[in-house]
Amino acid sequence: MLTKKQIRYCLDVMEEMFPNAEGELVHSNPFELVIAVLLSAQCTDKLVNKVTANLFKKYKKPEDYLNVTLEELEQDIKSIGLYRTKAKNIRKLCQVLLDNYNGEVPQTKEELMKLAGVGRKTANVVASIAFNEPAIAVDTHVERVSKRLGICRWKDSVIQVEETLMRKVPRDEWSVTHHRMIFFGRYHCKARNPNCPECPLLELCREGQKRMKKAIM
DNA sequence: CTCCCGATAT
DNA sequence: ATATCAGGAG
Repeated sequence: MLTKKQIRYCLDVMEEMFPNAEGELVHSNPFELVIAVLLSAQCTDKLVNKVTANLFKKYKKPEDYLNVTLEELEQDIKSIGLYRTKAKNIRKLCQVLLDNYNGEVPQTKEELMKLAGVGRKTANVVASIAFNEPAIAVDTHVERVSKRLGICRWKDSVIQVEETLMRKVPRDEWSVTHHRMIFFGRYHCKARNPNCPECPLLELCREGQKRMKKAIM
């Protein structure tokens, strides 16, 4: 397991590699961000942006999603995976926003997680990006990178990964850390073919060491 | 744990 | 062909 100091070093290297790491989901208000993040489950943000480019022209407010049939909404997001559940969740979510929140998006993680299709990760992303609340959303990239580097244990749950990161990273750096780890995971420490040979963190990375040994044999 | 699920990279 | 993609609900 990496020490706090080693983790600090990892984050500094990631900052150097990706100085402009930030959210890539296109949106112009909290409501659009919630929809975009909900759609992004098990799907690349690139594809989400392609779909929301048209979607957000057609649907501006929660009412707009409720004033069409479920089938029409499904067709509008069809190119994204899991589109049937996502369409249903969007409609439930919009109904709750209108019923309980005056059509606005709630600002706390606890309230956000009550919304249909919004779990821990989505709530953290929205709280962090839309409302500047310190949060570390553990998605597939953050989890993979944390486990490969040895920031946490392989068996840790996403909640344990989140707790470890919150414990070892200063609160005012949670949001940037989240984005740096995502960029590091998405473009360098990729799921399928991680670029270990050119990795500046190879020396302290347990998974990288293992992979390099395998590559030689 | 399983299911939802199309697009994309390898 | 298959793994993977800013996961969440039952």
